Parts: sequence; structure tokens; C-alpha cells
Amino acid sequence: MVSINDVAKKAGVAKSTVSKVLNNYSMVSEETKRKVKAAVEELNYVPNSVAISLSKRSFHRVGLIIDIQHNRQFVDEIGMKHLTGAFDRAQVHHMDVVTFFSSQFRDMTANQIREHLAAQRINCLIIYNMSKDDIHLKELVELEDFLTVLVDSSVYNRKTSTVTINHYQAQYDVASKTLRENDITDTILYIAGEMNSYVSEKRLQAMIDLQKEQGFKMIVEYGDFDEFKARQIVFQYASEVDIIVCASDLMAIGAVFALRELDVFHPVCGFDGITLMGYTQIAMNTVKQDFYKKSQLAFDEIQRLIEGGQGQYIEVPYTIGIIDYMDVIQ
Amino acid sequence: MVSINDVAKKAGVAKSTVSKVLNNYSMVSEETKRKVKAAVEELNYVPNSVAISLSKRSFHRVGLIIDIQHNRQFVDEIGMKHLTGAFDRAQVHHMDVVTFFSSQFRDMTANQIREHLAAQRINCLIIYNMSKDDIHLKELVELEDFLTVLVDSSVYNRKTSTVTINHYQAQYDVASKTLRENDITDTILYIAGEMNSYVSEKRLQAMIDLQKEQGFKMIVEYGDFDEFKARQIVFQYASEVDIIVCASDLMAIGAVFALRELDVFHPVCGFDGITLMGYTQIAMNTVKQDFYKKSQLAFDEIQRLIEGGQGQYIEVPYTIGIIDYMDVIQ
DNA sequence: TTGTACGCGTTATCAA
DNA sequence: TTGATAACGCGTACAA
Repeated sequence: MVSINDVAKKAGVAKSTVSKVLNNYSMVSEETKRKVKAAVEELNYVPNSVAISLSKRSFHRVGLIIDIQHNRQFVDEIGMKHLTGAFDRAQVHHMDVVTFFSSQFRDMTANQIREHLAAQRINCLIIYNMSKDDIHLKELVELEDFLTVLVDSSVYNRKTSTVTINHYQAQYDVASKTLRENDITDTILYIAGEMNSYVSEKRLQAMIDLQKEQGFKMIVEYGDFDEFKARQIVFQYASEVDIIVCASDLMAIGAVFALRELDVFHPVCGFDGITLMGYTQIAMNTVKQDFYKKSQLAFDEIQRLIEGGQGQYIEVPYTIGIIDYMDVIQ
Repeated sequence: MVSINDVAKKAGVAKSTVSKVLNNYSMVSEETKRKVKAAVEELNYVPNSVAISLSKRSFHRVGLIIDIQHNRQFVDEIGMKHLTGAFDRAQVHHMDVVTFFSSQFRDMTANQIREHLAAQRINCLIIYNMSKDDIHLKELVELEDFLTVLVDSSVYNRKTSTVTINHYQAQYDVASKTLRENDITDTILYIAGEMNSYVSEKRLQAMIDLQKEQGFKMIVEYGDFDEFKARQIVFQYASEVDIIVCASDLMAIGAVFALRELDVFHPVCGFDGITLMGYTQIAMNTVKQDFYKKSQLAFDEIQRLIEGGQGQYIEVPYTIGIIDYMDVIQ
């Protein structure tokens, strides 16, 4: 490979001078600049980011922590959109990115995670869908050793921002819209997400408040964002309820398919606005959010934190509606 | 962060001794081993992989090159399975992994790509679905500067292996099975993949040979693996054909939905066995392959090449069948 | 069996 | 404005 020494030799200057040209130092003559740049061009020289990150104190490598359970079979389009959104911005900002699964860290203490990340010279973190069960990850965020952006969480401090939609309001909106559109709203089955997930908690709270306002009967069951569990919950309660509100589209799909097998109809609404919904050709209300953009925004927020900004809470917009096949294919 | 010096100090030995213990050198006393290991435990020491890769010649970092077009809306479950499969094995082998999109390299020459990768100290490559349009990527493979595994391609040389299913045989099998199961097989519409894709070429050849054997009429159109294009091709030819064979499931789904809108029925078959198919509840024959396992295997093959193995052509199994919703959810 | 010194590619600090 | 030299954290010949 071509190193800074090769460039220096070709340009007839010292390697420290090459470094100065490359990093836009002011105290360097136009003549040397020209020579160095010519040599760089000719040799296809690309600075070694590994060496830079070892040497430079201010070099930033971003760790992406996603929570994909690839043992489950389902389509994980959300994870992919998170990744591509972040990778895209990383390229623009010329930053290195390393991907992790949160499952890797489940058996580690906060300090162990910290050293593990530091050992890869990672100093920035984007954590997607951090659960309260990830206690050590949460601890890590509170240590404030890394510049962190949480996606769909709610913690923030000096060095930590959160990028999220308003899960409370969104759940409230999609549920109340679905109620308005239907006559019999006597009993509602709410299939919540995971017991210890930040977003699940907020969505559940919205349902509880809605119930207080409108005074319907509500059965709450945790589906753990698992399509199969949602399916089984529906088999259990289908006869007693009028409307089913789900905390995720995947569970909503599981619910609708279960209802079809039982040959009964109840209105169902979902949450997330995943593409998959378009293919099922189920017309249900859901909360549409752009995971790709949200992840891009999270990366830009990392950039802001690097530049010295304080951690903050950022709310991104969502819309309520039906996902149609035609929306999905173009 | 904790460095090897901290461990050495704590254990009361030289840092080179620590290094020897960590890398399982034989010439070291049980006593020092014990001391070093105790210090490592206590300090949560994790070796800095960035420094290792800079220093050690034999350290291996693997670049993953995937070809996701995230501008298109469709669900990209295949890409995600490729990534998770590779990440999984990387963890087992304690190797660093860096992800790239092939689109990043479209405007670069082979030499530029080489320097770009070398600058990140990458010496191994897994390239997914390399197209013939990626001429510079292909050139790069031929330079043999990297240990490379191609997934679903056909090139191989001393330093390059290919992991793939038998695309020719699979296309032949799924098409002839679909023909057998239906009476009217007068005219077939074959919606091929991309003009310059290795796999598309092989799949098309299978159809041409099948046509010679069975003597039906065949219309061939390129759908570029694009669901929307497949849809439009079907609108154009639906009235003239009896059976539609597609080179991908996504195009097959596009075809079926188009037929539904036209309110006509023709048998359709697909290729890949994606989970998405289960949600559409379309009962069609397709080629089922395990992208997750294939990617794991590709990573293990990298390991074999590292250990000095020669590049080879590896065929993995596939099955023909229908993807059912129940298969998909558990 | 253990410790010393150098190299990997880069940036940062000084002296020239 | 430039160039020599010391870090960064690690592995590894080679010397002790």
C-alpha cells in the first residue's frame, strides 16, 4: 500500500509536511501544496484511517448498536434502514463506522463494554431501541464516556441526545382515529410491546389515558413485538373484544392473520409503517415513520455533539395512515 | 482506556511478556501467566484491535461489499441476512469487519478501490452479488491483492472462492416443476434479472435449454430485479402468455399483483425464497435458499483462505417449494 | 524465561 | 515555512 512516506519522497518534502497539507494547515506555501497534491493524485494515496485513529486524539469512530434477533425469522427491514441511514451519513462525514449487536453485550458489565469499545478506538455511539433490560448499556450511557445518540429512547444528558418520534402522541392518534372510524368500541385488546422497553411504556400510557377519557373496557397483553405471540393472544381473546390495537405492525399482521383463520373480523391498527404491510394488502391505520431519515439525523446529531453541542431531545414527525401496496413499490 | 502497559505494570512484568501470554506463546512460566491473567481480569483489559491491525502483518480485517439500493423502497431482507451471517462468524473468529456499499466504488478505478481498502487495513473481501457492471470490482478480484469470497458469482482463482447455489439447475427445476403442474404451457413469459448479472445469465440459459427440450414459445424481458418493472412487463404481455417465470421473488410478487389487477390468472413462479413471500399469501413455487447460512459459509471460507487454502467453487443446496405464512412466523 | 528496541502510518510538538 | 522526532498501542526479533 501507498503510505505518507511514499508521497513525501515523491513530492520531495518531509512526511510531516505532507500531513500538514492534507489537514489544511495554514502555514504552508502554495508551491509545496501543489507538489504534495500532485504526488497524492499520482499515487492514489489514501490516508490510513487505522493509523490516524491510533495517532490522532480527535479522530472519531462511531459504533452502531442494533438489536436484531436474527434467530427469529421475521423480516428486519427496520434494522436495515437504520444501518443504511447511518452508513450514508458516515461516508459524507468521512467517519469510520463499526456495527455491533446489542446481544453481544448482554453478558458484559458497563466497564467491560466500555473497554471493549475503547479497544476499537470507538468514542461515539448510536444505540437503536435500547431496552431497559440492557441495564449495563444504560449504565454506560450514564458514564458519559462516549458521545451518544439514542434512537427511540428517552434518556439524554450532557453527552447524550435522543432522536425519536412522540410515541405517546402517535399511539394516542392512531388508536383514537381507529376508534372514531368504527361503531362498536366496547372492548379493546391492546397488544403492548415489551415490558421493559421505553417506547412500549409510552405507548401503553397513551392507551391508558385514552381509556380514561373514553371509558371503554381494555384488555392489555404483552406481545413482546413478536408476531407469533400476538397471534396466540388473538386466538385467546378474539371472541371478547371489538377492536385490536397493536404496538407494532408485525404484531398487527399476526393479529389480522389470526382473525382470518378464526373467520371473524375486528378492526386492527398497528405502529411503525413498515413496507411489509403493503404486501399483506391489509388496510389498517398505522403510524408511519421514516427509519432511514431518523438514523441519518442521529448521525448528524453525533456530528453536532462532536462539535461541542449539548445533548438534547429531538422529536421527528410521523403521520397516521394506511400503507398501500402502491406506496411501497414506487 | 486500559493499555498493555497498565497490565504490565499491575502484573509486574514487561509489556512484551503480557503480549506473549495473550497470544499463547509456549515459553512462559505458569506463575507469570497467572499474574498477567489476574491483571487482565481486574482491569477489564481488551487489546486494541486498531493498534494490532496496524502493527501485525497477519491481522485480518474483512470488508463486506453489499449492493443495496436504498433509494428503492423495497424490503431488503437478503442484504440484512448477508450482514448478520457475516457479523456472526466475525465474532466467533475475532475478526474486524467493515461494511461497504458497492455504489461507493462505482466511480473508482480498481487501483483506487485497492488503496481505499488498504488504507483501512482491509485484506479480505466478501462481495455479494457482484455484477458484471462492476468492472473495476471485477478487475480488483483479478489483481489477487485480497483474499476474496464472492457470494452468488462464478469467478474464482488462487485467492478467490465463490459460494453459490447452482443457479442454472435451480431455475431449471423450479420452472419445469411449474410447467408439469399446469396443463396449458403454450407460451411462457420469462422475466429475467439484470442484463449483466452472473446469476441472471445462468438462470436465463436454463430457460433457453428448457425451451429447446420442451418446445414452448418463450418471451424474454429483463426486469432488472425491479418489482415495478416486472409489473409493467406483465401489463404488456399478460394476454399473450400462459405461464410467467420470474428470476426473483420480488418480481414474481410484482407480476402476481399486476395479474390480480388485470383480473386474469396465470401460474407464476419465483426465485430466492424470501420471507416476504409468506406475507403475500401467494402460493407459488420458488427456489428456497438460506442467505444467512450462505454468508456464514462465505466467512468461514475466508478463514480457510487465510490458512493458506486455494480458492474454490462451493455449491450450497437449495430446495424447491412454496413459502407459507406458517413457515415464516415460526 | 524475560526484557529491550524497533516498526506499523499518522499526527503533534518543537527547533531550525 | 519546513523538517526531525516523539508519541499512539501493539507485536516481534533479538539480546540478556
